[in-house]
Amino acid sequence: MKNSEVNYIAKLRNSRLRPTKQRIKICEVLFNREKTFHFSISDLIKILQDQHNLKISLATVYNTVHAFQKKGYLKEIPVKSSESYYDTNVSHHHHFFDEKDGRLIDINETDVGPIDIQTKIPGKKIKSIEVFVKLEDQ
Amino acid sequence: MKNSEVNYIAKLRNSRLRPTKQRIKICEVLFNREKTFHFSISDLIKILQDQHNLKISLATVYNTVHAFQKKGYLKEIPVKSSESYYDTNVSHHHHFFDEKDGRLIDINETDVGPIDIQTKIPGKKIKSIEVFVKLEDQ
DNA sequence: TAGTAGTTTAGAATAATTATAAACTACAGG
DNA sequence: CCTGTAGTTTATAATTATTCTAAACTACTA
Repeated sequence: MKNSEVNYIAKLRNSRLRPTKQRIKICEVLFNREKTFHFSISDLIKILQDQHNLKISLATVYNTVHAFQKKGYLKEIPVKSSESYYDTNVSHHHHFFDEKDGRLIDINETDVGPIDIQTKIPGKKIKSIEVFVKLEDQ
Repeated sequence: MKNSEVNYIAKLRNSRLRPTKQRIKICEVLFNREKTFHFSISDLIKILQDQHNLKISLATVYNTVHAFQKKGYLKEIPVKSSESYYDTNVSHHHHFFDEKDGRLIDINETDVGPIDIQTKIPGKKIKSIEVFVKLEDQ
């Protein structure tokens, strides 16, 4: 068993999912990467089917991605598009969004200065701050 | 003709829409307010039907809202929910999002300090920066 | 190794949004 | 003020993302 596979099984177990063939393949596609990966469910299914020759059902992919999201192994990105986008980079970070071609680019948290919010909402505190930067051609 | 109606007709004309009965009603619901208004298409249709006794089709509401959005009289908010949310406050501003009850609250631009983004993308410049602040109970 | 609890699957159900085409209407030009 | 036409409304169908379902299958505990 490859080292990476042990890691995938750990991720699955932590997410309360049994390591099945389909789920391990999903992990390979998502987590066996140098760079972070932005994807929609349909992107993921296409890769699984075309590049990995895996016959997999919609429900399996949705269930697995949602379990990873709940556990924090994937992050949902609030872009307004017809479908949801997810990011394998779950560190606290921000996004560029190039509206022209719908491309998403991560911005490291360290590349964004401190953000000062002066408005206060009674009984509530800030859980997280996300910056969403829209780009246009120079 | 009321003063406000003249204003609505101007908005409609600017959006390349003819001022029809249905569209003027939509304007009344959206723009005759003291405070800004966050809504989904289904919120809007419900108000038109229940509070204004207007029989109106889905397509008309979608078309009109999208034309206003394109022209900048409405702003789409990138929250991840099953449906799109729009804001009648089109000034550059930010949002609190209370995940517990799905409530959106505007943050004035003046209540957010300057934001420093150090990452550069070749050939692109920043079009806008939106800050999205998630809230939790204190 | 067998039982069971969790999983996969195809397909159906749901829900938001977009497309369609026929009936209707605002309005420019006479 | 008419009238023709280009734009609009409408009900309905189509599309698309997502969730649900229930039967067949499988990982894993004991």
